Amino acid sequence: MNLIQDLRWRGLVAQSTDEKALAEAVKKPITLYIGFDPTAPSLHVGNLVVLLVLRRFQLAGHNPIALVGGATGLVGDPSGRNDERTLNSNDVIEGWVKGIRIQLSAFLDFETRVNPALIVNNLDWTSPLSVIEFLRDIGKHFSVNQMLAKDSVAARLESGGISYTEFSYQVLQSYDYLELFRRNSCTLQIGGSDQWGNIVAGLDLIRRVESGNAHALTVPLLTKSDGSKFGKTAGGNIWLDPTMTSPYAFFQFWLNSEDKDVINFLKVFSFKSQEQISELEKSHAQNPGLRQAHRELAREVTTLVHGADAAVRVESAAQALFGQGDLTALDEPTLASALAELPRTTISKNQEIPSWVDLLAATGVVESKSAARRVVRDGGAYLNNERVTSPDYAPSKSEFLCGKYAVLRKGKRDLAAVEII
RNA sequence: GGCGGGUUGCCCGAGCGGCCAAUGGGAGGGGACUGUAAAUCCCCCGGCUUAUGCCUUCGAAGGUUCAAAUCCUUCACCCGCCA
Repeated sequence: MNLIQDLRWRGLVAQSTDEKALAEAVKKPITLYIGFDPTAPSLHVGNLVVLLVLRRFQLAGHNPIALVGGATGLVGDPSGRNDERTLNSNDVIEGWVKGIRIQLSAFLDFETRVNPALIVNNLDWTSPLSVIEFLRDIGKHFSVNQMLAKDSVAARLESGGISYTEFSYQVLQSYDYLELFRRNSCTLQIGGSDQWGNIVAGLDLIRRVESGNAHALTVPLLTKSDGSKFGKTAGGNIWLDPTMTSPYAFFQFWLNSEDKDVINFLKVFSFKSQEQISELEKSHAQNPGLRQAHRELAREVTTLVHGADAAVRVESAAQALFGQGDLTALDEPTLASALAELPRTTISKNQEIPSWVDLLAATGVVESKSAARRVVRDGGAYLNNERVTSPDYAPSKSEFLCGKYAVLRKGKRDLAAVEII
């Protein structure tokens, strides 16, 4: 089975230019790229879909380039949005570029002799360009008629309108592709399916300027079985940055996948073989309650993103704290290391112990004390797995495990820790 | 530049002087049932030292009024048509 077939099996192919030609081309090592615009301080699980495709290509012997959009991020991609982006300052974008660069590098191999990965920033070739050069050398090859016809632009003309800035985005992205075609003989660009228009515009440019032939491949927008957006939860996005989404929360995110999604997620996010995945599918069908597939998924993705140590830590933390009615049975080291993974708050030894409501609010698990009170009133409040019923309830010192820890729980699975120091 | 329409809570969207912290839907939270799943049903959903209490919200700033999301003025932004 070749790479393209495997991608297809994993549901990772939305559109491509001439698939036969592409399948033929990837028989030999090619150079390909994917762009990531800095739209936030960190990448999120949505970006992971495409990023892992890049990794799959590298594992198959191809030369991957990850492009950070230091330039395009300043302009803003209209694709998939129905309103204009607010521009961020150069400093902010620059900071994001740095962070994202580091994140990207964790998924690629730079050491290998044969096909080392490359990270580039499109600001490097865009910023030296003068306006006149841009308009004459690049702009001349674009027809406004065609630009207007792109989905991303057409949709915006329908809804909120579009600025000249964002309208120009496709030209910049096309130029990136041309530049990488020239510099690195890059002949394949991959992106999310909303990137099709931008990528194809690049192919046109390459054909016009260099009479070159290159390929495009897009990956479907990942949705959950109910059609809702993947990767969004109550707390917002699931980020790869451990300070923005803790490894514990990250692991839980995958573990809590819906049954209907889990096999699909394994195909998209894991590097397990088809045989391994169909084994898991079988075991899941036999005993869904065991959630074998969920566990494997959570383990693998957490390991990939946060490392093996973190993955083991957060899984055993969950094991120690979950379900087990009796937390007092845990020994101190186990308890301490499990709690270390949770959102937490500390109180001082001499201080009077605040109420459950105040403690929970202090951990940041709820947005306000009112919200915490509501949880108590609705019966979703727990201290060390015992339900808290009074809104004014304040734990006593004797209730602290090992004399210093308390586990707060909101609802079924939202845990937080309190430590006396 | 002219004329017209718009800006409401996380999102969509009602309200058009008092009964408005503001209808409804979605998202979200809690409970029951379960498997840290889904579906279903019930409850909640601005904040505060929980209060027939106070505070802050309906683009921004002023004004009219006993009383304004609702009326007036100015400003900002968005949309449409015309130039």
